[in-house]
Amino acid sequence: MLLPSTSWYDDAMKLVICEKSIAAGRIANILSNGKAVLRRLGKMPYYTFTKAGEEWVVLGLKGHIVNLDYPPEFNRWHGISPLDLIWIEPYKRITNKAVTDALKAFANKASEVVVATDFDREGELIGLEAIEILRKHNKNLKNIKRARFSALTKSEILSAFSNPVEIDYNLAKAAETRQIIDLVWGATLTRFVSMAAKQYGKEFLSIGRVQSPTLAMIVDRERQIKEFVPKPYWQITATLDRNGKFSALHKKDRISSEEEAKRIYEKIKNAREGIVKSVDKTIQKERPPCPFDTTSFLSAASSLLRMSASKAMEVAEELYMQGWISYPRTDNTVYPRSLPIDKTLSLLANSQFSDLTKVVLENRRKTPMRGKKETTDHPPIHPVDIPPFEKLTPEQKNVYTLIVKRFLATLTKDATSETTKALIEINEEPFVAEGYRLIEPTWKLIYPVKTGQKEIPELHENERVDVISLKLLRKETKPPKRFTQGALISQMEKLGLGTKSTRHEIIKKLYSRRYIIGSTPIPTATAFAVVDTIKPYDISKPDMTAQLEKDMDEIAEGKKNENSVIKKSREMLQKVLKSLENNKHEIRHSLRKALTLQNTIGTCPSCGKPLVIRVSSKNKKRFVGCTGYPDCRVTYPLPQKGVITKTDKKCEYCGAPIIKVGKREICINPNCPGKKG
DNA sequence: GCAAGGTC
Repeated sequence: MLLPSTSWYDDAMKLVICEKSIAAGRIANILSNGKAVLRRLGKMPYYTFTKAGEEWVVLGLKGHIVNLDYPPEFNRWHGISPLDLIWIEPYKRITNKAVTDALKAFANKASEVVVATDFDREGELIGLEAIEILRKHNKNLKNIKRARFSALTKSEILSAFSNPVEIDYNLAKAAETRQIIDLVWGATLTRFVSMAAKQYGKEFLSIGRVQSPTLAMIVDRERQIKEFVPKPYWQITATLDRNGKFSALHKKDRISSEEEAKRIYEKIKNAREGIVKSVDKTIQKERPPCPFDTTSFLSAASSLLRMSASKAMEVAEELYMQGWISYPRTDNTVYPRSLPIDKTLSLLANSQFSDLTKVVLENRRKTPMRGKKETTDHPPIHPVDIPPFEKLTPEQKNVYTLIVKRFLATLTKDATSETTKALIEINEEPFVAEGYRLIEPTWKLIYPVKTGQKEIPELHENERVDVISLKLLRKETKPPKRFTQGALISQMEKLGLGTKSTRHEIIKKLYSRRYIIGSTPIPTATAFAVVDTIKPYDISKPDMTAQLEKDMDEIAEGKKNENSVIKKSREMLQKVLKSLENNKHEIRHSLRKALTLQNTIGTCPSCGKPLVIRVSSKNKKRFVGCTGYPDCRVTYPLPQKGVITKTDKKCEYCGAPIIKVGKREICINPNCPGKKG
């Protein structure tokens, strides 16, 4: 391996291994008192400095270096029974060659290695992965230490490096156990359902410890919506006037009996005026939102920017890589003391956000808002620098602006508002008018919030009001709402499903399996069938993750042996799989039926049989074919990209079905007379 | 072509 022409590393040096480059930079800076120099070894950046006559190298990894996989001979899905696959031992495959090469290059120079990866299960394993690669290239490597810190602050880092500990093999084993169990369950059940449904290649179906309970949540909700029986209820509303129009609602609000509603309405319908019986005003403080952690950020991007979770995360990653926002993967909702809030505010004061920053400076709260979750590894997501706005994509602008607004809002005093509740009698029937007025908007001038409440005119007791109109309205109770992507991510967090770094990817995975469609995910027929298939088993429930967490903790504490945990898990899986195999025919039938339903996009204009989306076995391209094949040979080509959904519409020119590709509606017939001219 | 977890 070629190294720069300097000679500092010819002598023994200390090698520090970090989980990511941002940590490497910060640690190098702290250890060297700001004297560390950034260099490159091939593609890999690293930091170097001299301290007390010793040479140091601080290397940032890129997460895991190896991945668990089955040996290549087990990659064939056919011919290997999922039941046998359970007992095949996975092996570790190197997935990051650049990192491996860098470790190899430093292996022989290192007289001492300090593992300084994140202080958690995965971090311990990542550190061990690096050590195993170093050992492979330097058999004499003995001096290995672990610096354990829970925040990238000067005091934490310095104390961690002056009081190093041993690598916690149990903690790493816990992470490894999770990997094995996830792969063994995921791979075998994924292969089972895919083969049962005869869905191969790009079209495979999948099952996993996190994705399946998440999908089950979506399916359960959809079922509640479908099975929901709306109940009628009645409301009586009044439009009134007293120096301005306003509306009031009969105090009973939802009246379930039509008779009663009519009786009340009959009593008042000819009234010309009402009388104000009481006016109650309350002044309340409204707190600004808490600092952004990953979950609340994705939630806000979903509801305020209508952005998908994975898109929002992707954009945040870009902004972070450019140095404009802090690390976007965090569970922390409390700003650490060390955060230079004033400095950031003065940066923002000289930017296009000067007006908003002024609101903060004039209404600054004593201490910033803080959320319930406090961790010390990363701060909440906040702006760290001002980007050149003209160079940002519209999405980057929106996400950056959202993060700035949230940051500013968390530093601003509570807003003050007044709600008014007026009781008005119309022919002795009580009506309630509610009003809402912002007194001091403070952070509400900065951060976008939805408010449906209206102002009403000033009212006084015993005052008369004119009745403009009275209405008896028949309404119906509404089914529960679908999960938005933001709501889904929050719910996953609540149930302990996935992590801050993976939840958005799990949702993306459900889309690419065609389990869900639409920006607010709607489960497809296949999703229903797959969830029904696994419903009786633990893999469909969040409890499996909870149990796994418990086992991991016990392995980490040395109370449980990893091999016995894995063995037990495999035995459980074997029972599940045997039971599934026993029902294979029914499972195949229900999955095939669902897939056909899902793939049906209309009826054949030639023979009237259903037209379905198929994938060509020759070139793997998707097309529309008639289910009357081989008697009917009608086919249509399809665009190979974009989500296809059916519309139930027929082309007015040729009678072929109209489909939606993305958001565009087109007739599937390329020779349609409507397309000429 | 399988999972979920790190990070780019």
